[in-house]
Amino acid sequence: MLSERRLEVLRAIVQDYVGTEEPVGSKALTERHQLGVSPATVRNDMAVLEDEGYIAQPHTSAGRIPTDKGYRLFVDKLAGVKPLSVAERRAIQNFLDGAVDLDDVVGRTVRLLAQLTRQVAVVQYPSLTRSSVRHVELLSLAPARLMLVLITDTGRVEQRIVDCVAPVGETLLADLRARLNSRIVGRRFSDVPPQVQDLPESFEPDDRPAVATVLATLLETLVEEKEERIMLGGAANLTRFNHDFPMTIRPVLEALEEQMVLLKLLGETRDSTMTVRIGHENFHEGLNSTSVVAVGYGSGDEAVAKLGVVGPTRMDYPGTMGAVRAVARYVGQILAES
Amino acid sequence: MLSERRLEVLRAIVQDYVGTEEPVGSKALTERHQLGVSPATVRNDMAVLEDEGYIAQPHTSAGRIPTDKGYRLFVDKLAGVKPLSVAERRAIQNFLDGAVDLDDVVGRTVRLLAQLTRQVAVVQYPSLTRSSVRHVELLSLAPARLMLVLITDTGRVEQRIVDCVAPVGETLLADLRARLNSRIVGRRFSDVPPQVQDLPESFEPDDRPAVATVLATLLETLVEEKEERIMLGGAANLTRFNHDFPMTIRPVLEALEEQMVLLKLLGETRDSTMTVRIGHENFHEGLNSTSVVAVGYGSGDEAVAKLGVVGPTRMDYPGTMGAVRAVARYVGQILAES
DNA sequence: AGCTGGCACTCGAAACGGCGGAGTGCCAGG
DNA sequence: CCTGGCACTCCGCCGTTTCGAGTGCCAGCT
Repeated sequence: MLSERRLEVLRAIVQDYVGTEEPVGSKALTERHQLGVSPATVRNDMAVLEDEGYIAQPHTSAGRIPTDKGYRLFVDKLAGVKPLSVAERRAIQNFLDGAVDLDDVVGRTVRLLAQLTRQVAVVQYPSLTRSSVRHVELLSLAPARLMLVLITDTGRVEQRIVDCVAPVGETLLADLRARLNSRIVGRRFSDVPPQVQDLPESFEPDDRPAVATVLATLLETLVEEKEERIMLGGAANLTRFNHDFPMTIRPVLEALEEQMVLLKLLGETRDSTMTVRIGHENFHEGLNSTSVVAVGYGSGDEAVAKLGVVGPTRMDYPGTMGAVRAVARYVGQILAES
Repeated sequence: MLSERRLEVLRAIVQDYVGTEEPVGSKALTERHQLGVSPATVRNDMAVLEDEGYIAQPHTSAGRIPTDKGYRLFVDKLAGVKPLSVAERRAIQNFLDGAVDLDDVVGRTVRLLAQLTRQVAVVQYPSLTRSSVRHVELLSLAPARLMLVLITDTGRVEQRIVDCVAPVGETLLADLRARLNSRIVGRRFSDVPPQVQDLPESFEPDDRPAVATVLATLLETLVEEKEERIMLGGAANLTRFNHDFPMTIRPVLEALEEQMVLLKLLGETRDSTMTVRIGHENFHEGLNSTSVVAVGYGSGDEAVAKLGVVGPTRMDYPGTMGAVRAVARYVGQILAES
């Protein structure tokens, strides 16, 4: 176990390094923090911290920088979540309140997060699988071609073209629409399949193929995994880490363009607690010198999706965590209202 | 007027510079192209080209690089549009054919363009103002709260929440829905306002406020300019211009994040001819060393939106133009089918 | 007139080397 | 267990040198 002072030294190192972006030495530390001990003592502490793997030196006779393990300890034990100022909270609210639809909410959120944290923001659309059905609409485009529109309680709208083998009459259409809605409106997506399983049988034999086709498309839409959509913003912030990053920025940009990677980044956990993944804890090459702060958000208690930011491991964790958490809360509120 | 050979020299300079990304000198030119003259002659030609402003040297006693004016001449007079190979065309078709809805089409297009040109791709969603109405749907969410869903012939779906002062009955809702649709389905957006202007008057006085509210929201949705949505991809390609770009990449990324800038980038022209904007021809700081190749696309003869790529002025214009044009054609086809 | 070879000149890029200073590890003494 | 002192290391900075690609110009050739 590390002594109280050694922890204090680690905290000071992290703070200074985050601020200056330069390796921090023993002398500078004692000058900028009231540790109450001499540089020499700090040096000894540093040696211990280095042995334990919390800090490292880029090369002999340079200052120390925190390792991933060091940041981990800092986040877990040494730092809290820094609450936002009143002004910031107000700004968030103002900024989000003007949203007209779901796309707009997500778009504003992503810009907001990027500005607030000065990092790359990632916002996942409310997941279909955890939403429930608000309404299903069936439209006739052509005699044998329908459009299926699915509206979720989070305001998300999905549409699909349905091609039937035979023309579908208006009466059948209206009938199907009514019965579908009465069965599944308000249901969670996962509950829909059993509800509609026997639906074709309640129709005339002639109509059953069409009904079955529509149902198939509907179920397909519900489970479609690729529809875990994600919006991303603030990529320009990557360039703020100019001096050593130009090499690093490339793989990061590439990674961020892949939906799958982004989804993994936000985390598989279903709960809405905040997760911080630091450096190599992200199992993706090129993201090894970045950290991810993510949290779930939702209209109720439960998370319907996640949002977060991606930045260098050398980031202001308390501030970032505060911003991410605050934004998630407000977005949840907005969704609950609509 | 420049002699034939001088033009040939300019073409050679552009081609070499695009290939090597390094200033090209007289000796290298004669070695890599059969100009039939000696380096000394080429030097004289270069001096003339420089006087005329087509090329410049970064510093005394270095090779020459084309200026914006030089690229302009190259694009206008010296280079054609390079058609894609059969394999490439096939790849495009395969890639786009799997799209399930409009979002998917646009998403695939943007990835495709980025891969094909190895640059940043920009695709505008089919514009609302040039689309026509396929269907309008009205749903009741709460007694006095409706959802308005607007579906366009290009597959785009817009939804809005409508808050009425008084509850709206199911009968009224069905009535309004039917009358609305019968009046505006198939109409172009610009034709809608006159069609619905007198609609409230045909309802009972009690119902008119609700009808008016719905209409107001509808019209608002139609004209909403901000709804010129845009998707962007391939930002990682920016990093390919490493050696001198790290400073330049920042403002470009920033510019690309602003919808307004992107829209201007694609061009205000309403027609579907291809436009190439080179360097300073883009009136936006930070995009002064980038070029934009854009073209309209649409399901019919007329363009419903634009797409294009953004890259360094030093780009392979013939190849890029070929790719952009080909992709636009295929996207047009896909839209026409759905 | 137009092309060519020759030549002196320019100037950036890369290689070299010396210096300064921040930082370290270690040790002896409080 | 802390502290001041001390010798050592090594990165980063800076001035210098060298190297070579490229230029402009000129005199001569066709």
